Amino acid sequence: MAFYASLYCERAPRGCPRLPSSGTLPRSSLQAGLRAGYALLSLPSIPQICQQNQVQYCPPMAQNYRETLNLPKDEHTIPMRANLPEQEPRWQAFWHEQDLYAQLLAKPAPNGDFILHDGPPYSNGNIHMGHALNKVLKDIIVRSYAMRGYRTPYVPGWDNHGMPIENAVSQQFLQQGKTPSKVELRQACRAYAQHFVEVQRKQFERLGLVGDWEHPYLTMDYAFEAGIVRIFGELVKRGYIYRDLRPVLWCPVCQTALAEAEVEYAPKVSDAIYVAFPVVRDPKGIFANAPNPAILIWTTTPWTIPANLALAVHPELDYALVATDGKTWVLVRELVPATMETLGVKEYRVLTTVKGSELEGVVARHPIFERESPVVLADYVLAEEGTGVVHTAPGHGAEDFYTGKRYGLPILCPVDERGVFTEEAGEFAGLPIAPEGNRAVIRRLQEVGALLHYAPYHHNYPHCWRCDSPLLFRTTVQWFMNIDHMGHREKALRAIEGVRWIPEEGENRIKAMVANRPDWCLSRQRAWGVGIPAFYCEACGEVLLTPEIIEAVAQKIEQEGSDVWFDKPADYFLPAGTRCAKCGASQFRKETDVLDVWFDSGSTHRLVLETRPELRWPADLYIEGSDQHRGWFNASLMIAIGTKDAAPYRMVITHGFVLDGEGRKMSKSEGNVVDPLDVVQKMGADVLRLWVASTEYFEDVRLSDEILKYVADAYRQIRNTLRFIIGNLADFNPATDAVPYEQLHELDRWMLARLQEYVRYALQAYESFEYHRFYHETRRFCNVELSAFYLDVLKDRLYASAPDDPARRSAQTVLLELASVLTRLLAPILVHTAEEVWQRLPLPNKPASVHLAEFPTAREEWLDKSLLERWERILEVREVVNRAVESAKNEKRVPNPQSAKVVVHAPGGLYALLSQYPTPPTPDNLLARVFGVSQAEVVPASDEAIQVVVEPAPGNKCARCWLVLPEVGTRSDYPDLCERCAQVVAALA
RNA sequence: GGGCGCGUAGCUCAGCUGGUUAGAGCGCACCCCUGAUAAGGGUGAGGUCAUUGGUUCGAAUCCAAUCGCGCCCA
Repeated sequence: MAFYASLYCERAPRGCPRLPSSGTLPRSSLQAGLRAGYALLSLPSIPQICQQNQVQYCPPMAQNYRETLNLPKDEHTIPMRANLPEQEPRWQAFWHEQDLYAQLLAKPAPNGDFILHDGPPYSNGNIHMGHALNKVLKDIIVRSYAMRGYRTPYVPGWDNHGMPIENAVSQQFLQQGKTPSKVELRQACRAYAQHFVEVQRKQFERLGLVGDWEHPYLTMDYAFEAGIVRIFGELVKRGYIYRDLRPVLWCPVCQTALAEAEVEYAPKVSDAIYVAFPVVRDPKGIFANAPNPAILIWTTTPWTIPANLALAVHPELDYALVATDGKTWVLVRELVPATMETLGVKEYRVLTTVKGSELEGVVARHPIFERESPVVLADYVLAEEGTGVVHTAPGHGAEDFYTGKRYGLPILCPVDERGVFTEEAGEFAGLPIAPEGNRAVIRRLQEVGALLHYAPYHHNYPHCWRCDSPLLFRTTVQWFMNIDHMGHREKALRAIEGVRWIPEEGENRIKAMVANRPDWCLSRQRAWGVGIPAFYCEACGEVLLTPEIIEAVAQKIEQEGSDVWFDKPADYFLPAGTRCAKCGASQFRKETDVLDVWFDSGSTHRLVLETRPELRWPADLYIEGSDQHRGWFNASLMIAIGTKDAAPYRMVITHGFVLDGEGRKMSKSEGNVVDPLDVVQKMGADVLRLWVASTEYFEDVRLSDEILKYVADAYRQIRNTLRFIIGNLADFNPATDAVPYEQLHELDRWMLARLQEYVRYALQAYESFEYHRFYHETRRFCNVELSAFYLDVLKDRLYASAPDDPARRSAQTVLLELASVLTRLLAPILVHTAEEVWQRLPLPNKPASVHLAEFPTAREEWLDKSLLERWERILEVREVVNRAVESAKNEKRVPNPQSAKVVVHAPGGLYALLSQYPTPPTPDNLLARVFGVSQAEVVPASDEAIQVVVEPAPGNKCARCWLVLPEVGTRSDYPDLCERCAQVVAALA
């Protein structure tokens, strides 16, 4: 690298004033030559290259002066290449050593506590981008609140119980050919969950998240499990808990009821059949003139026919009596033509039509069993598919169940937990419902002549999210929380209104969900969870469920873990002498169902916020994905209202989902997944965090390699800006060198004013959680205002002035302020880079870590309005000058801005402004420095339009500062320098 | 199928309660620099504001429908 640099020095074309333009060596060929020579290590000398290209060779002459300049010090600033994948863990170790989290809590917090309650991720598998988005947002919030003077304890947690882990562990046992006991299975689940807590903890910490990672909360902690039982006990005490039959989606493979969230809809091919139910009773005489009447149904689940107990029609729809071939079929009128075509019936006649409500009271006969099937009314019946008559099996469908209840029908569910027909299914007993059951039913229907048509049917059907098996509805006894108990639902709705929802639409969403949600089915027929602490009398089956007994169970669990519930017999928990209240028997068995895991995570606000001394109830903020309106936000609210009559959060933010570059869902099969661990390993956590900050996350966010590339560019530009600033502070000691505000250079005071505007904007963006606004403004500020203007203009003052020249110290004073402000504002996002910069800043009395510092505030006294207005106009002139220089460049009138002089013809008001600035042909010409040219003059314009004339700057190029000035060559002691440089060099000598 | 929401340049985002030729930064193209150098500067080209229809003197902005996408629910 040094070799490369020395070549540049030797070449020194800038050292040749007035290189004839006709002989200018094409830069590209020179560079190519250098590059090629560098690569081959057999390099022609610079004079040779010049000769080959017929260019005048200028011997080196400038390198002597280079040493007299105050160039940015590489060794004093941060490296250009961040090497984040390697460096970030070092900073994390640095924070760990000084226990940054403890210090964060210990520092003064004038604004009081800010409690962000962490929604627990599920402890299985590696983290994915959704986790990363969620946790980084939380981290930015926590850190920014800390820097805004709040005390911000953050306790991360994990959700441990539940079916996914149980399934994974069961699979492992299966592969080993083992059949574990319930306790063995649970112990393996606990170990599995613990393993992934460790895995995810490391992965989260690698993202640079600050928090109490040493002491996270786990829903499988004994104390937590006991707490869950106690909260259940509180609900029992308040009368919320009951038991009832209920149709539930059931997975015959996992042998469990599934929560709504555990169901996935996927395409399936079913057996669709048309079946005729012969009418046996006709109290209203509707079929008086119709021979052999039968009601037609259509279903895609033939196995539910044995459970048929009714036929549902819509009261408002018109039903046709269709005569064909000596029979009469009843179906909805609209579907007659389509159905007849499907059934292959060409000759038919519509005898009459009746309203569905007319048909109530008609009774049909089950086509297979000696059983009646009455016509019932239901408004969910549609005339879109089938026959407009819904085959109703109350044991096998939610709607059917409630219709059955309304009509007082029995709940017949002749299918066991494995999906096999029971004795109640008569001739079908012992058959699995699919495919054997379906086939048997279809065959039987055909034999009895009730089957009119059969065809495969493609549709979306609910499947188990774990094992992908098609689900069925079974009616079983479940535990419930009554959502309407004691005005609970209304209380919840009122509480929602008292919460601040961001974005606001979230309020509608959760309100709709709370308003419409059914009672909470709390039971799960699983092993890996907290057992429902209920007992049943062995003699009479009576339920034993009292707060006192629940507390007794909780105490055992607190000491021994929730395994004890599965390990020990009922009398281990029951006080001696416990007797059944109904029959007086003393033998009990335990409930085998466990609690829904949403009950676990819905309890965290009680079991974490209320138990940790550093936290408090309720939380100030929950922030999770928008799917949690139905999930965690909802479950937490139910338990909070049920036990404390208030919402567990004051504010709820929702973020969107991470989609790919095209706005589609990320999925392994699509190959469009971006893995956070990959990104961290290849680009660094700070780049990933910057991406998070760059997104408008209240909606779905997009991520792709392309997007990451752009974010990495943004990172580099911000980093380079800071690198340049710090490099120029190498010899700056604010204690002795800082310049008071009143004595600052005008341009520097302008910069301070702009900085205050920027700070104000940035703080506002942080306050409203709109980090993308901060990101964009910061990027713009660094690129446009700093890099492209202020820092560029500053170079002459910084490099060429004497080191302690007040003008240079003035610039450095502002540079330090810039770095200090930018670094602190960036700290919550670029946690590692900000620290790297912070450690290099020559700030007096700075905290040991940037993360212990406070945000800057916008200093009104530096916000000089008139200065801002004035410079806004000067910058407009600068744009005109830039365009003029550009076209001069293109017309070969001037090779580059540095060899140019501009004459600005300014109209009246503008002239008055610009002419306040003296424009001597020296380095002191502020307008020339601002315009980026060697010399500049301002003259009154003859008309109202501004005009800029560009010409070659008269004079010679100063070998030190490279400005082309007339005075260069006038001094005999320094014939190649301008007056300013000559003085500086002389002083150094 | 229902509910909620989104759709502005290649990318990320502005565009308030409807009002001059729709903005920014990045990226891209071309040029300059080689004393921020796997950096830096300048100029420029990019948009039928998803589509269609309506309200209005006037709509990216209001209304409706359609398409696409996401979440939730069936």
